[in-house]
Amino acid sequence: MTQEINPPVRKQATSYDVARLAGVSQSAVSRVFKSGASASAKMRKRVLAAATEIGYRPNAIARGLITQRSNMVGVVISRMTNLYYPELLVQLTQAFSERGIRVLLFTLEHESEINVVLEQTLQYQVDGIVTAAILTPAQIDMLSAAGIPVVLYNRQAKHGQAAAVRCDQETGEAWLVAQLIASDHKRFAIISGPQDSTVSMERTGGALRHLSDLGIGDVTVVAGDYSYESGHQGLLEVHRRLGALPDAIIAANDAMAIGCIDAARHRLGVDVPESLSVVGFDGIGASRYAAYRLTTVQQPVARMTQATVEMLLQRIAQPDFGHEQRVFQGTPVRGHSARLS
Amino acid sequence: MTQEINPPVRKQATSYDVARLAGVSQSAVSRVFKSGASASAKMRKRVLAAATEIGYRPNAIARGLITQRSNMVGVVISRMTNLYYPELLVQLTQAFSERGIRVLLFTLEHESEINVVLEQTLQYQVDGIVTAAILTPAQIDMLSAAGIPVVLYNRQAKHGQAAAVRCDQETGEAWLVAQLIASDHKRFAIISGPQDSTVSMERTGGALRHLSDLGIGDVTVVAGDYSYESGHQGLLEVHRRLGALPDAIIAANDAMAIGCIDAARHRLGVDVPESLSVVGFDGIGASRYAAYRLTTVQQPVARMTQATVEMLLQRIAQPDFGHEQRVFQGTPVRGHSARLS
DNA sequence: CTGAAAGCGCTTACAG
DNA sequence: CTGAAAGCGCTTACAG
Repeated sequence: MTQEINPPVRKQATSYDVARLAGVSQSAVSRVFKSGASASAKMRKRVLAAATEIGYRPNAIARGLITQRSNMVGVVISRMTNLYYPELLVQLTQAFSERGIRVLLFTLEHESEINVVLEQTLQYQVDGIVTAAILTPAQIDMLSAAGIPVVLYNRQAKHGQAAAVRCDQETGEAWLVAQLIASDHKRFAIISGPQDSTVSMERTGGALRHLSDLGIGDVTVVAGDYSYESGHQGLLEVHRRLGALPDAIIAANDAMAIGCIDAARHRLGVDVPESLSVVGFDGIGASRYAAYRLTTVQQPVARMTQATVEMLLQRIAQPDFGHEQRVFQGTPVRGHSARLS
Repeated sequence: MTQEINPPVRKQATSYDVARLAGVSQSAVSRVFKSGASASAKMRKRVLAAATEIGYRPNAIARGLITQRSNMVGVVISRMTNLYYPELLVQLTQAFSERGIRVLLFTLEHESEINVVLEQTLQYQVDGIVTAAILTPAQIDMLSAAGIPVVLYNRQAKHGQAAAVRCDQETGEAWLVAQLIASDHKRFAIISGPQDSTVSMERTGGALRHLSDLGIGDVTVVAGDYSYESGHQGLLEVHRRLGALPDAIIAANDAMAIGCIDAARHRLGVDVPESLSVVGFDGIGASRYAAYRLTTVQQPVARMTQATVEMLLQRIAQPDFGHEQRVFQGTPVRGHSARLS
């Protein structure tokens, strides 16, 4: 056996090459590779044979240029979001893929970097955009002027000026608060997410509002950043500030709730849920670990991504579709991290 | 204030529109928007003013068609991989983005679906491919024939026929095994990953080989699927088969190791690490949770993604660069889930 | 430095 | 059903 030598870099075959080999016109080749087009069986056969022979693959970029439809959508997501919802990106991509749409991915270290990214998506002629980052009214106007439909994922545009799919964070928190109050919890602390997270604001704000509605106005709030470590630190901070632990901690996400539980058990030697209740939000994988069994609200990620894809495709087909908001309710998970009666 | 009405969908401005407005030729506009091109300051100023006025954005798709360089790379990743290494995709995308390259994302439910996906990447004229899924020799030949460089991430091509970046799974396992044996562990069981995972094969095979080298030939192996649940089930299965627990469990990844620990503690009432040692592999976030503090080997994901990006860009610039293999050593993490002396 | 022109690889009216 | 031709929005020799 001799060592195989790599063939030299070949140029990709074009429809002209196929046409020449098959002895037909280039337009005929184009038609054979277009789904609903008219071509006789004989023609089709000859063209396909020639195409296979020289390994022809239609150039999607050239097609996009002439049809004014790239069949690509831009997906904008922050590092954090992929970290805590890794299913989101995969499910979005799968769902688009099943409909012949490719995903051009843009990741953000911080949501505020989105301006540059938006320009880039437009240069690449995406047919639409899904963003799991907040858009300013100016940015929404810009996309609207460019005629690019957008769907916000778990974000809200001012005055509902953009289509959005989201989870009802506030109702989720209301459920958590109601459970805790019904089970006789009196003193509460909250560990919030990052300052620039609208989701955290909705959750924290919702929890505070519902606590207040139920007669509890004095709530300690410490700032976290969604990470396990910040949940851990957050509990210690609450402990320092109060000189004692409250009855319940409401963390703005599961990762911080888990950090809290570990800090209570392994740092302060406090039993969860006997002496301290901890609740989270999200329903991430680790929330189901036997060590935690978190009391939380699970986001219906699968349904939300499905809705996102549908809404975006609808708007690509029909740009004046309007700014529908689809709000999903999370699933309450009773769990074992809170002392519920 | 009157209700603002969305402007009608406008067509994007082209370089011809800018040229007309600025009173220059279309080629001049093109040159102004190309980095190293010659244009007088006066021309540049006039063109940029006109461009700004009508909101001109160069069409990257058209540019790609003429330059034969799309500035897009295909990234192929399985659901599992993004689930356990969510940083990978984000870091890859960031690193490419810093170099002006966009990522066209393709996700796989199972690695075997890759054939279709490869065709799609080629239709979209990607300049190169990063794949965290195994490629057959035929697939590698196909890409090579198409002149598309590829870098395998944590996968190996037969006979090193493709450039690859990977973590030395075997040496990592050797360290884990050596630690356990040195600390007097005698009876071992292994929980493997999915059958089709080459990474799992390398880890499990490596562990078995090193155990055997150190005189331990009788090792129970049960099959998992990388999930927490399968680690949990795996331990119970080992317990059933042996009628008792071994001294140590070697899990093919951290998620399963964590499942094991929880099964031991919360299901069998067995102390980890006092009565049972459990080791994993990966160094995922949860491996550092205070409840687990896993003994594991951490993959240097950041360095690996950096290397992947560099290698791919090198091969895009110089297609005959050769099939370099870059093998990184994981970082041993002593942790507290194994009884080490 | 600047402009006219060709061409990247397709799709799609328009005739025949 | 089929082919010749125009054109999508760019880049880039080639003259001037």
